[in-house]
Amino acid sequence: MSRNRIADAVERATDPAAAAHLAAILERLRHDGGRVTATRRLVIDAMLGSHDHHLTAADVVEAVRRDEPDFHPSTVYRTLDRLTELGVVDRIQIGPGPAVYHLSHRPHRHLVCDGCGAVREAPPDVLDAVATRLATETGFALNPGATPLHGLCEACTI
Amino acid sequence: MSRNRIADAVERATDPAAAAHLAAILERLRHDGGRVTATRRLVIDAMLGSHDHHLTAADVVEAVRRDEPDFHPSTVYRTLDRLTELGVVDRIQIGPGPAVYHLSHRPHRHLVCDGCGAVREAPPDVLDAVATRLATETGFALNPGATPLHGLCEACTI
DNA sequence: ATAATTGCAAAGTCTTTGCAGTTTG
DNA sequence: CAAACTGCAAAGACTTTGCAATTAT
Repeated sequence: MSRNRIADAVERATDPAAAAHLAAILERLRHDGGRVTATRRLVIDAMLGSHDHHLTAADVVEAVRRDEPDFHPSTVYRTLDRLTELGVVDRIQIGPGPAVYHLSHRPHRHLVCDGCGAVREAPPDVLDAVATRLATETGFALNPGATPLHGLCEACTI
Repeated sequence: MSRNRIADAVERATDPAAAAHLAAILERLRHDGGRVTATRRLVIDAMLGSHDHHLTAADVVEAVRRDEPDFHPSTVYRTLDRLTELGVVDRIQIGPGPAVYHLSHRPHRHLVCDGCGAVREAPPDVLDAVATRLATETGFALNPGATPLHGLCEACTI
């Protein structure tokens, strides 16, 4: 894998804020004994640069392959697992079919349209009252970030 | 498939309330142009009789095979799809791994423990306020029944 | 009779795993 | 250098599909 091509790719696709974020994630990874490889930079970069930040493993593979044609699905799963363990990526299962991954830096909830499959974001506090009620009434500790909200988006309701 | 053995099995496993419920489901199925087969009775009966009413397809296969050893996984998927279309069964994806199915007669919400995998029931109204807020603020029509709530049960929080 | 359902086998989708070679710290 | 990571191939888990034989209405 050519170093220059990777470096170029990361340069090209990364705006300043995202670059700072990428640096923070890599630091966390290194601190945990992980290695910072060109491939991992590309994976994180794909997630930082994606339009909606909610990508399937296949989406990531496709994005990374634009720069690194030999990039393999098994690597994406291993990398995303690692990043999920570190807490910098969240994995959610929005239904049958592939899981979606997103960076966890900006807290938000997920609205999943079961009509068209779209995933939108909701304010981070929508489930706060529910969490409180469940905790007191049933002892269940709700994890709002792991709870995608299912329903129909405005377009699919009509 | 022996008629007598099936009839016996249904008799044996079905209490009066469940029997009434089974009858209602079968009537709905017939009304929709479906056929009432011994196999389908056993599938519904397995769901009526299960301890927590939250079964994976494999659970149903296992239960039905006690009475009908030739029962096939493909049949369970086709049957559960049909019943889900009819609205008498709900399918929820609680994470990676198999979907769980349950009869939809008694409305309730699901608490999924991401620690031990247990699925508990919650009061049907826990998400009502969230639904109202999302509808007015974002136009998103929440479907509470399709929204399993993730977190940790009391035992796994300790 | 005829349309629906079933068993079976095969394939499809998504994900994980084992291993040998390569790269990072 | 040692430990971590990668590509690759193979397998694993869950679900769907095509088809000929059977069954319900």
